[in-house]
Amino acid sequence: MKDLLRIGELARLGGVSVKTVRFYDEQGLLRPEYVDSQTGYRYYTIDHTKRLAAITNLRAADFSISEITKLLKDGNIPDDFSTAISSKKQALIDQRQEIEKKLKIVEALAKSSWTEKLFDHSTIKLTSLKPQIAHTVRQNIRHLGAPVTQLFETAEADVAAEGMRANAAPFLIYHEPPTKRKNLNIEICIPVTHNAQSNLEVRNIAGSEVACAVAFAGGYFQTDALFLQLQEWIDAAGLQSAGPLREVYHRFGADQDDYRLPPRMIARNKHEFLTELQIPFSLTHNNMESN
Amino acid sequence: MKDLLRIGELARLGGVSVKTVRFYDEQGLLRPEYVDSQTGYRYYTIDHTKRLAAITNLRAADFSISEITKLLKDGNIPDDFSTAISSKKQALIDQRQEIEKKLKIVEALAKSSWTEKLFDHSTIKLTSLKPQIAHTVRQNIRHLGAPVTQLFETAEADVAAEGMRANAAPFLIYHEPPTKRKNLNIEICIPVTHNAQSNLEVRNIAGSEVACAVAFAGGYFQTDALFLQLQEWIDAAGLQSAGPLREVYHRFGADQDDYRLPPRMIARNKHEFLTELQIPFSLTHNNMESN
DNA sequence: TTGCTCCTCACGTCACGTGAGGTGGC
DNA sequence: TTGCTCCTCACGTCACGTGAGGTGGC
Repeated sequence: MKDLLRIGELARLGGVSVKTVRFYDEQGLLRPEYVDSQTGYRYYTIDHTKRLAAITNLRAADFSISEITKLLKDGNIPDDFSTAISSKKQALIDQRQEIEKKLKIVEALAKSSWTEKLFDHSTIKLTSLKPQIAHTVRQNIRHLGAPVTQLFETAEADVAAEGMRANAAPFLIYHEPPTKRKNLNIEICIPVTHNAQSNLEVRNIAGSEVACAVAFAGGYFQTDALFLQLQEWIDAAGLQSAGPLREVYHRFGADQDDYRLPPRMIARNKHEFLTELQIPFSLTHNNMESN
Repeated sequence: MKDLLRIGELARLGGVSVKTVRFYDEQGLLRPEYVDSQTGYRYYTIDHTKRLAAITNLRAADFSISEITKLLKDGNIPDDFSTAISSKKQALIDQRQEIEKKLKIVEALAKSSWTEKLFDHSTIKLTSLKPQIAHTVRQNIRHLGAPVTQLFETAEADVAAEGMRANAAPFLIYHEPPTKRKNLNIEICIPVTHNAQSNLEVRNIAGSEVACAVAFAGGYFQTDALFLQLQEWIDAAGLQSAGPLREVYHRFGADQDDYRLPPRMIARNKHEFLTELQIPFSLTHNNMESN
């Protein structure tokens, strides 16, 4: 006696919907034993429940349909199964990390006394910075102003000479709190495109999460107060600041045309300056995570 | 002097792509200050960076476009903002829970000595059971077999009389390990549709994660060995069993026609029996999670 | 003038769910 | 015969990314 199951019975045994079983057929993952050419009805054997279970197990472990198709192709365990498993595990750990990042941000948003800064007419922005390559010069300077300008002038000229200017804003890293204003250790950074041939001194700047004071217009006299506010906000939001402060110059006074800067970076006067402040923060905090 | 930004500049300042800014325009979230009717070029003010920052902050906290549209509608903080925040936080915690479930399953799959059971011709299936309502009768019985059949007969008849039979397989809960086979405390369960009017004794059976031995055909003499294997697998996979074993009767011998069972549940002989074994397991284990 | 920016379609993503409209099977 | 099951389209999901093919701006 042949004991074939109809699609609804198979679906019920497998704990999935009929639509899902049809979809797996369409994808070639789970072909019926027999299809009635008159009615189009799909018929399955009881052994199909095992194949379906293999599929749902892999789906429950977050494998995609195309991954499962590859894994189940020749009916036995492929050599790279354990590779697939461990990279899937890593992908899930990464996803969890992403969610924990979002949770941190939700919690930061929840601090209602600061909500308007993040939300209403937001002046504070949380974002992830990608790692980038930059030509940097680190130095002790007596005070802000002219010495910084001087360093940038030289550095821009050097980068321009090599034709390596990346299409991104230059910035300044304060390796000591800028509120000191005197005897500072700073690093000026000009993003560059990668070029192995060049002798220009270049370093990798790691990516990170940062809290930013969104670009403000006008002179630099405002930065101290803004940095303080930003730091205050970070503390109140329950985040841990991690790493030196940065000042990003989206639009600034450039003295010479031959830096070949894109025009949008060039301010003709102080009122056109456009500056952003950033403080890196970390997502890992007090409680340890395993794995 | 009007200082309008083009879309690319705004995008760069906001740390998003040009496509994203266009998308937010299309969604009505971030309308340009001015659109050139000749060229279609969008122009923005610097203040648009703040609105954009508000949007990216909310996106970073996993709010959807439509949620953000509502939250930002009237330009100030809506009353239900903190409600929105806390339900979003809960949603993220739930998502994390889902991912941790998947991680557990990946780790179970990784136990290669057992892989073929989950994967190759899978006889073991991991799945989530939804909570359900069932008419149940719990009793001490001397031994399996006739007393169980008797209880089911009565219960099926009672459920049929009330017209409450749900379209799902009946099952047996072993409140003690079935391997004892004598003096057992069991509960028979007939899934029912909800009906507040009826006097039929009914209870909620909580949902849970279960490991299943996929439906096997034939007599019940096989169950002991299968339960042992399943339990052994659960241990090897590093899962914690949690809760009493279950035996689900997808197809079984029903003596009377007036139970009004769907025909697919009825076996005409022992070889048509179709039975599934389930052991609940828990996802929370040794290491504690905060929140 | 060249190259960069900007424009508007149109389509793809992922694993199904949700109908619509119709037929088969007991 | 009724009601349940099954069938095949066709479309929606979510927040964009990826071209194609063409034009504007310095």
